[in-house]
Amino acid sequence: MNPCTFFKCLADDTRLKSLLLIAKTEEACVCDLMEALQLDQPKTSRHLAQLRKCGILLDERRGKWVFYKLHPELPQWAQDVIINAAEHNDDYFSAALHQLIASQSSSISCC
Amino acid sequence: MNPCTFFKCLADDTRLKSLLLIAKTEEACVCDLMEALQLDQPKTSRHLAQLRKCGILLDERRGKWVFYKLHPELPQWAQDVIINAAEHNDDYFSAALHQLIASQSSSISCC
DNA sequence: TCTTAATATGTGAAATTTAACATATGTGTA
DNA sequence: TACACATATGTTAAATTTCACATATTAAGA
Repeated sequence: MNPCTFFKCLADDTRLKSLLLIAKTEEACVCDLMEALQLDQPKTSRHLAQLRKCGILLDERRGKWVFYKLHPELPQWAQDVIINAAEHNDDYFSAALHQLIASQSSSISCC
Repeated sequence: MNPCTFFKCLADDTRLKSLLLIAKTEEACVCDLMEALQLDQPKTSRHLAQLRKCGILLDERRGKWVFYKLHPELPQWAQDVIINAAEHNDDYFSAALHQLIASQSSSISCC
């Protein structure tokens, strides 16, 4: 994992927020991330694809839905960067996090 | 320190290597960084200026030279990200680091 | 098999970032 | 004051990234 490539992946609001949300909740599906971040579907999907292609996220299809989680083989130092950022930037994404948690625990959620 | 702004600053080879070199050596002057990274002067200076304007680096003029170090008021989580990256990416910048250390300890160095 | 829902991707325009060259500023010294 | 050296910045073109819309793919269910 080239560190510059890694940081480029974090250097975008959509990708960074998605990543921090996933780090906090273990995993999330595309539809819940769209809802939490108020983004359209292609945009959400494309940024997640970039994180997947770089080896930062791992995807898993379950029926119609695709769930993303941190890639278990992501180098530890990179995982530490993500966890560290997630632990110390509540202001940046706590609104989206609460929305995501609400969606995930709701029976009327998409998945 | 907005985390996305912070990661954007790390998402460029010149800035990231400069930052990791400075993190490893406490401080460095512009001329030694130019030499270590084999970059021209305006490019080096402009990227350092960006890191300074974002609050990541602090500059200090000493005579003709300007030295850069990590900004002491940079949030701890951000310092941890930089230190963590510097500790686990030898392949990425060890050649430049050795060159920098050689310049800094040489009497024929620019400063 | 047809339809619908969820997700992914092709593509060109818009926005942003980086580079390259010239020039300006600040400092020490003759 | 004049000059040389180190560093900073103005400016425009090139490169890269992001967006937006259309369309493709995959899976579940009628």
